[in-house]
Amino acid sequence: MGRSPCCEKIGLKKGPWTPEEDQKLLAFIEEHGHGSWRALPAKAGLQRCGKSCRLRWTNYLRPDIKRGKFSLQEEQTIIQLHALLGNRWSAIATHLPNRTDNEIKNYWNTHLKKRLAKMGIDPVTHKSLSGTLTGTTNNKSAKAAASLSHMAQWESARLEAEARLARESKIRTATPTPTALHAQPTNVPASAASPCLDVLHGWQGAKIDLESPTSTLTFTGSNSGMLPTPRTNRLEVSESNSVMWHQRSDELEGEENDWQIFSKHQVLELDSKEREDDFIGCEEPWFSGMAGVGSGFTSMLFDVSNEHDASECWGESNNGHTEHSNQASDEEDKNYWNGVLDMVNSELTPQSPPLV
DNA sequence: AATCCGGTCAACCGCGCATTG
DNA sequence: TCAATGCGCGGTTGACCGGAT
Repeated sequence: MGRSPCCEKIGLKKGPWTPEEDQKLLAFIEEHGHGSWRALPAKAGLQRCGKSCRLRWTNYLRPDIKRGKFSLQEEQTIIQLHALLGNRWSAIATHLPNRTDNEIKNYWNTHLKKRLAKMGIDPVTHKSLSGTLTGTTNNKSAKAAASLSHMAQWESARLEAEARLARESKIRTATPTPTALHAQPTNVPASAASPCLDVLHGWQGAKIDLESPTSTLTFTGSNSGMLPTPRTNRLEVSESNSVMWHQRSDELEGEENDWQIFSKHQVLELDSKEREDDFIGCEEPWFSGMAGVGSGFTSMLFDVSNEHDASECWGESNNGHTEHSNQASDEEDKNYWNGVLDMVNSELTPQSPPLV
């Protein structure tokens, strides 16, 4: 089936937007909302296709867009989330408030990717090209990697839930209900709010049965009906405000098949103050910038995967890649993430401005 | 001063998914 | 059930800019 063009291309303008066009688009959306993108250009008096209008709005004109240099914590978040999610820029963007997926993608391709490659880290796999950081011969590190893999699956499932909630919110927007208090209208970018918080609030009131092939989300609440039988891994949000990650024992060799129970506060990064305290004590400028680092899943990542204080790990001397690689292989409880961050840190000197 | 070259980023393109009729 | 439609995502392009030669 041939795909019909998104709009009649003949006579439509392409290329850079003029200030006049921007003004027209901005004025129209402010007054009417975007509604149907396809119909918008005609209504707004623009000789553009709807797709072009949508892109211009979401990537440039949207009032909540944060422009300018990426902060250190934003960079860290991008690196970590990219390692988990790959090139899922929109998913990554939900963890970086007011940044667009396009901006993040560009920044990754022009800055971070090259920087990681320069440091000897494969920007695709996020593993050291020499393999020393991955600790593949290190059982504990392998377990950490396995945990991360499962958490990535969880994140994928969560993103599916976000998408579903966003769709549901379209319906609920007309008749808001208490359980949809945090559902975002579709014309509000997901990045405009705290995504994890909103999503989990939404989850509390809605039974969501995700059909992820590897992970499922279930909700034990008054609204939950038939719960699916867990096939592999499972995340459960209970009425007692606990989030339980159920990991299959056969996928994590040697681990007990038990529930890892995180308080909802952990998951919702409401414990960020504690992390800030961890970093505030560090005098290294780079680390002080890490106060409050991470967002949403990234935050949980640190809480769960780090077996000791992250600042202790990151605050160690940085004398180059080799030493860090050796450290990573020598210390059993240093996981891959600390290794990556360590190496990033080693690229920085107190004299040089942090990154870029 | 002119040209070259690499970096940056806004914008486009094509595809996939969800929805609709 | 299936084709048509709309939207969003990720990859890519190309214009622009600043520094180097």
